[in-house]
Order: sequence, then C-alpha cells, then structure tokens
Amino acid sequence: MSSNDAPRPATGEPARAGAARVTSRDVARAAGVSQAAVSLVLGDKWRGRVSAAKAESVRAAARDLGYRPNLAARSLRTGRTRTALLVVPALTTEFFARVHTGATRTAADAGFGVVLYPSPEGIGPAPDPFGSARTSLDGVIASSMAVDALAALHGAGLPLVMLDNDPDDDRAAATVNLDIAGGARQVAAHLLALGHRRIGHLAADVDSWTFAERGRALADAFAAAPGTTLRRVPTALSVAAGLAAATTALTGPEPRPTALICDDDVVAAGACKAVRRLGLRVPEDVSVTGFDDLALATAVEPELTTVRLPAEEFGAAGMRALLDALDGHRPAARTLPVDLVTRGSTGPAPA
Amino acid sequence: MSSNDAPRPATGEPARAGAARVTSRDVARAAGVSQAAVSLVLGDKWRGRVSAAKAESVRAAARDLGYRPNLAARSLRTGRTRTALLVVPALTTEFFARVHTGATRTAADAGFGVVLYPSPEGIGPAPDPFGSARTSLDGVIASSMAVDALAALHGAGLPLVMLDNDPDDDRAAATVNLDIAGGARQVAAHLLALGHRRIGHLAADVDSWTFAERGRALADAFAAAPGTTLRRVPTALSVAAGLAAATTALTGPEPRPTALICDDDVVAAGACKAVRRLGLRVPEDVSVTGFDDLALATAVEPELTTVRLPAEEFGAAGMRALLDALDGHRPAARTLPVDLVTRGSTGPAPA
DNA sequence: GGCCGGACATGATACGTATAACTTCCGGCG
DNA sequence: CGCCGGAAGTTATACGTATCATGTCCGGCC
Repeated sequence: MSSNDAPRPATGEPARAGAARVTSRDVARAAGVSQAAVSLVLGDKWRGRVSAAKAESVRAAARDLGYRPNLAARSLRTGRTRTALLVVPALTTEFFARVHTGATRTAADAGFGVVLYPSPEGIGPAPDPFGSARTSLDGVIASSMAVDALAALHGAGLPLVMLDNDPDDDRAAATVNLDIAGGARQVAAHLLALGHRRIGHLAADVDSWTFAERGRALADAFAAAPGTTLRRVPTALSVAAGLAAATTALTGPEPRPTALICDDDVVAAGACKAVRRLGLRVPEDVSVTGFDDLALATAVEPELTTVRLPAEEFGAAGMRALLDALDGHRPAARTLPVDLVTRGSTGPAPA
Repeated sequence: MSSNDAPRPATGEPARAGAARVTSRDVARAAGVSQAAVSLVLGDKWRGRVSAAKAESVRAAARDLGYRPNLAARSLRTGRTRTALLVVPALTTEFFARVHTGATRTAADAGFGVVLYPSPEGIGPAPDPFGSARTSLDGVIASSMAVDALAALHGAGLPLVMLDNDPDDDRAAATVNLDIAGGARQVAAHLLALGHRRIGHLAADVDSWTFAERGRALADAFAAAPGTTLRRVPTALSVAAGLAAATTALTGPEPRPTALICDDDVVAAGACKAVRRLGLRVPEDVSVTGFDDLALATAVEPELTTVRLPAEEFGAAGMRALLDALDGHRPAARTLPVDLVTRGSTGPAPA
C-alpha cells in the first residue's frame, strides 16, 4: 500500500516503517529554536534557560506535530529505561494478575512501564532468563515464589524489590510484605472461637517465605491453645491437589479434623469437594478456609471464608518501593494489613 | 594495536549506574578486531566478511566478558524494538492471562518481548493510552473486547493483529479467531440431544465480535431446531451478575427454561448458585453450560460442562501472525478449533 | 604483467536525545 | 568606565549499535 517516498539518507537505511517520525529537531525547526531548547522545555528544565514565550511556542509545536520522544534514543543517552521487570511465579494465578495491575498503574503515574516475566515454568528454562533484556531494565520486582528466577537475577546489578520475603534477605534493596502471619492468626482465632480443636493445614508444597510464614504463624497460634492439634498436609496449588490432600487429611488413622486451613482458595475449593465426596458437609462436619479471596471464593458453594489479600495494593507498594530505591532512598520495609472475610464455609465445630 | 583510549571525555556523563557496561567495542578490543566485526559476527552476518577463526574468537570474547548488546542503541539504529503490545480487556481474567503466556512464549523464541496493556478499565482513562510507548513498539495484538483502546490505536500506524474479530475488519493486518461459532453449535447440539427445548442464553453485555458471534450461532442453531425457544438475558461477566441474570431467566412469566447457556464460566458459576437458591438442582432441573474452561470450571460442583478454548495457543497464534506481518507476509486468517467438555452441570431435560 | 573478483577487515557515519560548555546580551555596581 | 553575573540561546558531543563505503591482499585468468 504505502510507498517510501522520503529522501534517502546517504548511509544506512534505518528509517521507520510507518509514517515519517517526528523528531525533536522537527519541533525545533517549527518553533524556530534549537533542538537543545526543545529538549530543555519538554524535559521541564527550561527555567532560566529559555524564555517563557519560546517555551510555549515549543510546546505548541510539539503538540501540533504530534511529537513523541524516541524512547530508545532517550534511554541510550540517559542510561535509564523507565522500565521495571515484574517476576511472578505464574501469571495464570489471579492473585498475581492483580499484583501486576496494581504495579502497572503506579508505574504509569511515574512514567514507567512494566514488563512481566512469568518465571521458567511458564516460559521454559532459558539459560539466561533475562538475556539482553537486562540492558533495558531499571529494576526488578520479584515474588519470593519465583525462586529459580531469583538465582538468575543475582548479580545482575539491578535494584531488586522483593514481595513477601524475609526482610533480612540482603539481596533486596527493599521488601514489601503482606501481613501473612496476621492473617493466619485471624484464621486460627476464628476457628478456635468456633470450637475447633483438631485442625488440618493443607500447606502449599512450595519453598517460599510466604508459605513458610503461614506455617509458622499457625503452629504458634495452636501451640498457644491448649488441647488443640495441627496436622500439616502438603499440597500443590490446584483444585485437584487440594482435593487429594484433603482426602488424605480426612481419612487418616487419627481422629478426623473438624477444620481444614488451606494456603490458597484454589486448594480450599478442592478441599470442599473432598469433604462432600466423603459424604460429609461443609461447614456442618468440616469447616474450610482459604487464602487470597479470589473470584473463586464466591463462585463455589458454600462461599469460602478466606483471608483477603490486597493484591493490587501489594503490586503498587512494590512499585513505589522500587521507584524510591531508584531515587536513592532506602525505602522502609512495609507490611500491608490483611482481613479475614467470614463466609459460609466455616461454622461451629460438630459436637 | 589499538589506537585511542582517551581517559575521560570532557562532555556529558551518561554513564550507567551499576557496574561498567560491556560494549561491543570492549569485545572488539579483547578479540583484537574492529567493532564492526563484532557486530557482524554476533548478528550472524559474517559469512564472507570475517574469517572463521576471528569469528570464533569474537564469540569467545563476548562470552568471557558477558557481553549483552544494548537494546536501546540497537533500536535507535535499526528503528525496530522487537517488542509487541498485547491489549487485553482485563488481565484479571484467567483467560487473557493464558493468552499472554502463549504470546510471550512464542515471542521469546523470536527474540521478541511483550508488554501488556490491560485496557482503560484497569489503568484509568489516559488521554493517550500509549504515549511515548508508541515509539518503542513494533506492533500490536489486541483483543476485540478492548474497544476503547482500539480507537486510540487507530492511526498509530502500527501493524495490528486482532484476536477474535470480524475477519473483514480492515483495521487489522491479520486476524486470529477461535471457532466460537463452532463451540456454540456444539453446546446447542449437546443440549438438544439431551432433550432440552426451552433455553436461556446468559449473554455477555459487552460489545464485541466474539460475544456477538456466540449469539448468532446459538440463534441459528435453535432456529433450525423446531419447537425450541431461545431467550437472551444480558449479563455482566461476574459471578454476581450471572446469579442475577439467571434468577431473571428462571423466574420470568414464561415457562421456565431447562437449560442456561452462559457466555463465560464465571457467569455459569453464578447461574448454578441461582438455580440452587430457587430450590432447584443442577443438572436435574436446570442444565448449565459455560465457556472458556477456566480453573473455576472444575472448582465448582457440579463441575461445568463448558467449551474449552485453547488460550495459550490463541496467544501464540496471534504473536505468530504479528511476526509474519512484520516480515512483510500477509498472514492468512486462522481459526483455532475448540472443544466441548462434558461434565456434571448438564443432564437430560426434566420430563 | 595487468586486472578482476572474492575474501577479509576497518573506518566512518547516523539513528534521536540530553546535557555540558560556550556565546551573547544586558543591567547594575564598584 | 570596566567588569561581573545571570538570563537566553546555541553548539557540540556522546550514548552503543548496524551497516555502507573503502581498502587491502590474494589467486587466477587472459
């Protein structure tokens, strides 16, 4: 369709495919100033260097021509890209999709972009997961669940913000946490108040801080409650795995637990299925709790009692911490509060 | 040997923050060749231009020094960024998260990156949604559901691949479709075979090709089946909305439908809740079908009969089409097959 | 012997931007 | 009067890469 009719430069032929690009030099010509002046004005560094009148005419020309600074050129010159990498274990998890949304929104306000790295299991094992992309990143935000990716990141020399990780981990420039332990304690208190004494914990079979934290907090809470038992059953993070783990927990030689605490709503959904397959009812015979408060939590019946995690805010806080770190500030470690949402999947312990 | 190694340039100070970056010139010095030779070798354009021995030593030097080409410089020179934009209506939807995964994987194989634009509702209304980012994109893949974003894209002069859109839409360089109509026909055939005659269609209240297609295919299928009725009830894409719409469909003045076809699994989950709240059973009194086959489909009970959409493959096909378009090929419109997955939420029509 | 062509190699740009360094113009002050 | 200092601009670079233009050295062929 469109033909190239632009005058050819003598050497090279880098030209852009589509319409001719508008450069800062074009704006300068239109406004009757030098290219440097355009850069100063649009970069808002013109006070005392360019008269207000010329500044305005530069802005007008830029607007009229539809000028967009070339980001590659800017990055080359400044050495920064205004782009952050978000490393998550698997994007298909609604939780991390929401984290991404929050991070993207905050980034946009600061003129930053976000690229996503859904961790090896989603992408396939690359010898160097970040490759040249490393040259186009200013910093990284990583979930502590993406363990393998973290190893590759180590030594990249990029500012790193960790999500839900040990605050003492010195690989990170900053850490943002959810009050996971607090959430777990709320779950424990809720079940104790309902009279439950024998508890199963369907614990995520993933080596990461956030799940270890759930385990520790629950262990502490029930250790402090006389006459209670807490049995840990590992599980993968899927409906099917939750079903299998719950079946194990409910059919062991020990007295059957009256409540199952699940590390994830998806697991909890599977657990509810297991309860019913054994001819029992939720919550009359067995109470079930989840974690995350995904859309799933209100899609199943009964609706899940679960811990609501502020996912978008979590991503936003991570991005803010990264932006602070890039500005040279040492951001304080933050912990975001979480809330127990009581719904139909929990009830009084059976007599 | 080497000639000039000025200690410090007098002007500018763009240097990189972290460790000193390795450039192609450093590699050239280490390998005892010119910078041009390095570029040729690593760009795999050296045959007949560089001896095999020198090529190997260049590669060795690059490896030893941990050289990574600077993408900003490369983009500036070539005018391409090897980056595509994926525009989706809302990432929190598991379906689009999976589309993203597929697209990212295919892109990575071609050395491309993917950035995500989760459409205004997720980001907030920006006057120019893409801003300068436009200068850093080679092409766009957009869901037809992201209507507002498409308007902003129009005229950007970027190659555009549309997902699930009218093949005749001339805004797109290529279109990749799912066989949505085929899926809808399979649902219709399944329900007809089970003896259902009064059907409700909980139709997504979203103005996009893919949902219009569902409506058309269903209308055609039931129009061709004598003695059947199809009633359309609009709904938003959420559990709560599905519950409300299903309640409307089941409590109207007309004879109650015996089956509800839902445009999305999330809606179907809500519909199942509605059925039970009315004191009815799924599937004995009312059959329910979904669309997408999300994790949700097997989390609820009974598990949903639904149309499985190959989401990852869909994203991958979109990316392939874009890569073809960027290579100057006119990619043929593709339609990916879908499958009906029969589960417990459908059964014989009540007598 | 002169010349041609292919292999090998280097030099020299230019992409578009941000900013240091320089120039000019004035008003004010010693 | 001479000089200083700040405002208002411009000029000149350099970021790192890809590629065109040049150049040299051969062996082979007339």
